[in-house]
Amino acid sequence: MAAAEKHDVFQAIADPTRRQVLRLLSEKERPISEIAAHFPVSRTAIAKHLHILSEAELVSGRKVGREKLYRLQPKPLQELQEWLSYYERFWSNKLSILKHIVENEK
Amino acid sequence: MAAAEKHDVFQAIADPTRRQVLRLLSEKERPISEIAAHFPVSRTAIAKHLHILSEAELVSGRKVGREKLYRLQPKPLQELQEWLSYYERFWSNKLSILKHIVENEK
DNA sequence: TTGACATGGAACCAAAAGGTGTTATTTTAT
DNA sequence: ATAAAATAACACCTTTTGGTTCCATGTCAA
Repeated sequence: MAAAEKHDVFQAIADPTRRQVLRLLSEKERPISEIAAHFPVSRTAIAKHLHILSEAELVSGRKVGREKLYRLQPKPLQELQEWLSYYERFWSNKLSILKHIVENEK
Repeated sequence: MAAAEKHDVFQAIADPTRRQVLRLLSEKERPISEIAAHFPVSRTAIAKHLHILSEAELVSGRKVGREKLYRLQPKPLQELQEWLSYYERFWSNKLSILKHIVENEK
């Protein structure tokens, strides 16, 4: 699995399991086993997903005793929002949609 | 390459080349060769990217003569925005951030 | 009608993704 | 001191990704 280059936010959220992991961590900090219990796959598989999320800096983990508690780190999602904001003009405002059509047809 | 299941928006935007293709198409309709000219990869590679974007319904193509013109189809990006809107509470409002911290610590 | 242009599609390839199971390592509780 | 719990770290496997090259098909223009 270990990627040559670090994963970014776009890659991190591409996988449905990882999106669900983010949801779980948005509620509260959780250890890896507790997360894995929500999925039909092995704990090892979830550990790898957490590693990818961690590379994208979407989660951080702190060790407490023998557990490692993972926590959501939402900042990188703002990058996604910025990327998306460019495209908002295509639906958020009827006038800008019309403008775009006129641009294309001329 | 043809995937077993259709690609969704999240997978479609995971690749930087595909994101750049979307940008190009956001300016105007373009034929495949014109798109490919912007990238260091082959036209065939771009054709595959367009196929994936097409599965995610982020682009549509219409044939005009011997050309096929691709156009941005922004609707699926709204699904992404909805997904993202859930996480906005983690940064958009200082009060809700504090609330979240308090929730976690109690 | 015969090239030249534009796209489509098959066959192939290396590497990455996503998964498994097994074996350490660390830490807590008895 | 030792067993159980939680996680880390391998080694391995299969499918998907992202790319290539080569060949086929359709279309326009001379």
